[in-house]
Amino acid sequence: MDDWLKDSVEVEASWVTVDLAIFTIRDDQLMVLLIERGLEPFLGRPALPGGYVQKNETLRDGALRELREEAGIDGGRLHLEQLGAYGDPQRDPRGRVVTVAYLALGPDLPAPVGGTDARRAYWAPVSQLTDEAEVLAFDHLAILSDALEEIRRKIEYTAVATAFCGESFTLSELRTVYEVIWGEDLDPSNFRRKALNTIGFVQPTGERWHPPTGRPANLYRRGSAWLLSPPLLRGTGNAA
Amino acid sequence: MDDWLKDSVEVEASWVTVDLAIFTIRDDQLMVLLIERGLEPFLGRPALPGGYVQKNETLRDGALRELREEAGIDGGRLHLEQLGAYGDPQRDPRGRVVTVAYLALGPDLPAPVGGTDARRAYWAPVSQLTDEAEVLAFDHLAILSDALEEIRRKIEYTAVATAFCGESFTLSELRTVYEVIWGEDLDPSNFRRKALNTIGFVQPTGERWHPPTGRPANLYRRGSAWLLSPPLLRGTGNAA
DNA sequence: GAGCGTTTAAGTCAATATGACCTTTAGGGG
DNA sequence: CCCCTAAAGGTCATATTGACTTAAACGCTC
Repeated sequence: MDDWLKDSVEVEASWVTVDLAIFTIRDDQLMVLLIERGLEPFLGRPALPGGYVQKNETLRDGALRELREEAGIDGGRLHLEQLGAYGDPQRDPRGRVVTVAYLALGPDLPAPVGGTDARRAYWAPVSQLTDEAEVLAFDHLAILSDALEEIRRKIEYTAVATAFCGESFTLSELRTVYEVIWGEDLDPSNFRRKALNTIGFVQPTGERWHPPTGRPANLYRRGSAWLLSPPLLRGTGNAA
Repeated sequence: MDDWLKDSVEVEASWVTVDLAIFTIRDDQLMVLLIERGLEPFLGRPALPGGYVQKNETLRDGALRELREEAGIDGGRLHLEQLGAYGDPQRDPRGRVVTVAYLALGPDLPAPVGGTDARRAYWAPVSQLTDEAEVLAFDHLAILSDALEEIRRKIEYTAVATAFCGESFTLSELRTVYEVIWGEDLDPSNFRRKALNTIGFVQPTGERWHPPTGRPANLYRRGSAWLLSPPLLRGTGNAA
């Protein structure tokens, strides 16, 4: 960490953090996990959980650690993928902090608890955030928007929607995931046909689940395919 | 940059770089721009162009600057998007260096010239790299693989393929982009039908281009739509 | 300027997928 | 047993696809 800097006086070291956009579905609503900041800057303001990447961990490991420390969630059960890096020089008043945002999706998760530098952690319905433009700390609203867009697009052509369900699930459950995320109703019958015709998307477990009332539903688990072909295209623009 | 570190001795500052995976199509081949490193580590080895993010620039600005400095390319003419962050602690022998990879796509670009810490810059056919596993510096082969996958997927449902064409182009040109990137032939007639039926994908300029021999072709420019609906699904799995 | 090769443009058609419905099945509870 | 409910499984007109064929518009050559 020495000679390669000589001709480049404008370079300086940065702090690298990870931030997590953790989503789940609760009461037919898409929820994101927020913390109330317990430290300056933005003390008391809502923010995405996150923290500094440590010396000898990968970015992903850092994300998993923060998941555990700040949200009390075991990362093994949920889907975690990188969203991108956010490095505007003005994004953090303390100086140059580049954050790597991660997207985490899981089935109805336990009520979170606060962590080290979070006063408390809670699930916030996504619909309100974007409408009311609640003042999230840093550029976390932008990260959240990007995360949402990514999810909406990605459930079309990958099996990532299954990450919101438990180990096994009914097709109605899976359909509800799509409905909640896209904010539109889908025809149950047509959804079933598409889901079952998309090879490797879901796999019957052989077991059934008995709803409070009505005919029992077959249970499925995620199939072997990650990329869906054909994809489940949303709404009107699905003429392909 | 002070108090927030106290309880976290494992944190250290990092260097942040940007690396560029710049693609173009030349002679019906997908090419990526590589440099021969002029500095240690990996001196003399091929690598993606890139460099340190400077004090007061955004990540994107850093990418644009490196594009200019290392490859002699004006970023205004090409498509630039972030691919993701790579931060394995072992990825750089000098220490903790987190790099943010950018994907750049452009029409047949001028022969590049070497820059500051690049001995020379050249276009390398992508097909050879992956086959022969030429020893790229750092984790640049992984970045390149991710970039390729991203392109192959993204031309399905966005208009990004037009970034490989000039301001105006024929449908044959556009089809060739898909053929080169996917490595499979497409039916010209069906491709035309799909491209023209996908609203906002391409827009006729009214002008025509006269090939060396054969019927003149209509010229098109990019339409207003970025997301394609319906998408142009590749190959066999397009039953949606 | 008729014929030829070549490339773009446009049309045909059977097979398939889609979207909007409707019907049947399998429970639970009164 | 009958009714209510949710899942599962049709039906059918319409739209899209993939594989092919046909027509149009050039430059060239003779």
